[in-house]
Amino acid sequence: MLSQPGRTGLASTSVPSSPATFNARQIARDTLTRTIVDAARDELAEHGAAGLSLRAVARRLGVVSSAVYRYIKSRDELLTVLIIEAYDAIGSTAESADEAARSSGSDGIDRILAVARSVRDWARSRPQEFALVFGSPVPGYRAPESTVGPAARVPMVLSAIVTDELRSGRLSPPTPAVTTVPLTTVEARAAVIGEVPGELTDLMERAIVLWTVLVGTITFELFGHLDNVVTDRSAYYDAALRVVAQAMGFDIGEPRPDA
Amino acid sequence: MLSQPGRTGLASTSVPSSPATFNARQIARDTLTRTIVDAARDELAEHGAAGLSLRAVARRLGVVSSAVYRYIKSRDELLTVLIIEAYDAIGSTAESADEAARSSGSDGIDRILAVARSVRDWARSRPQEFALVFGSPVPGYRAPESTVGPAARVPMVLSAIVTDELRSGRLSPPTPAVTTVPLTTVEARAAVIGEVPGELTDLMERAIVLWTVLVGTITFELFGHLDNVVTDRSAYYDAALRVVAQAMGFDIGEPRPDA
DNA sequence: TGTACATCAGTGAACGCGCGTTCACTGATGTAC
DNA sequence: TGTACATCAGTGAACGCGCGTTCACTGATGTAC
Repeated sequence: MLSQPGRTGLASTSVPSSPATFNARQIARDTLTRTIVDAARDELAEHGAAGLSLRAVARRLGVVSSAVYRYIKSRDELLTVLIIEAYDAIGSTAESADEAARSSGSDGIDRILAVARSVRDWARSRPQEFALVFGSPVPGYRAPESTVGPAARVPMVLSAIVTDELRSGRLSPPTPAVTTVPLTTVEARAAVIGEVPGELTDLMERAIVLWTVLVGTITFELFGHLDNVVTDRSAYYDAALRVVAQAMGFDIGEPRPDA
Repeated sequence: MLSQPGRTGLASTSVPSSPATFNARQIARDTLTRTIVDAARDELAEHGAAGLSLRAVARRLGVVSSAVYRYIKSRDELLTVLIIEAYDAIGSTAESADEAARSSGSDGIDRILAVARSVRDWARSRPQEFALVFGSPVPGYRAPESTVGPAARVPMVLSAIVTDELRSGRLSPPTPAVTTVPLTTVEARAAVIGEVPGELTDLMERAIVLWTVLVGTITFELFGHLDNVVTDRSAYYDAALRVVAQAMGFDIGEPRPDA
């Protein structure tokens, strides 16, 4: 169900003319397509998703506006590429953070905090890209199926952490349960633990709350909803995640005394 | 610090020419300003915040585009009015829901669910208005100070519920605490309980998580991030709020057996 | 009660700007012989 | 190794559209006498 991480499908746009031959024009094509997408990302960073225009991208590259149509079918296609690449960038950031945490012996709450902090850091360094995927949908744009896989990468990392904790018997949510019937799709539960989806009831819903708080808190911070309310955003972010982790049955330890 | 709920400041734009006299032109002005704002809200509902244009509003009213400038200084002013009115609409919905819940004898989790459901219902009926205030900031637009008060209305309702539970001694968050130092502004804490801000440490942070989950879950639902994941959105929404309420020390009771 | 006048709502044209997309073209460049 | 040709990258003009905002105007309407 979930597509592979990594490549964005950019290259697959072009038809390989003769597979074994090496092809200078094709290489130029691919390189320039990349250049255009990178320029578009810069435009996005400066003017936001709603203000992204093909003409501005062309201008930035010192090229006439119609020239970019050699490489990009339409504005919508460009948006799709940017969305997929943003999801993939967030996803691989989170995956690396978790790997680093695991290989330094962390588990449980420490893995969660490592992943969550890496996503927040990414979001703060690229707020418009974060807003592109988690903010208001771009009007008139409908995300295609191909965004589903990349969008699932961070949730999958969180799932893996939950699964590992479950397997080592360290996880049992507080009682009473918030739900006794599953409120999620069988596909979603299967993606977490294929064999025993029944066991996830209640914990699965709590895990989605974790994901919601991770994204929601970053969104609140970036969009100004914590202004005049929260002083130390890094410490608050950790605290917010601890609240939900605790509610999932994680041992959250004692809070750091300093921010 | 927080301004009064209610009036939006629309009328205050106009200078009362002679206070005691009644003034037909002024009445016409106010009425037509309202008509324009209402038409703008309809435009917003159809095309989203980024697509909101004064010319489209004028067209909708069958009037030449320059005519609306008699009533509205600029597109930004119109946006500000719409934002304030959206916050106020959400706020008064939540306040009414809480009043109704209280007067039917509810407390604790039932009040929280009543308020939260009312906000979700509002958001589902007016998704673009919800996105206007909780989605990506409109590019090039900076929200003025006057939005702060209306934006705080729902959080204030939630605060009141927390305060009431605290006063009756029913609330003590799980241990360990997620923070031992306050991560919020003194103003924010004072707005919740003026006299004993120290006592709020840990609970205050958990309360902001409640607000984040309330808004974040609605946002996820409206923006499509629950597609292919959550089946029963109403039941999941309740469950998500129960997770955080439980983490605040509320007695959440048993989950409803049916969705 | 009637009339003159000041106010001001709405018009229409314009300015200067931006957008996505198409299309016939020219000239460089890679490829096949 | 040299040349002819097909490919195709990038140009420039254009189409048709939309936007926010300004400004001189005209004619209706409320007000003051």
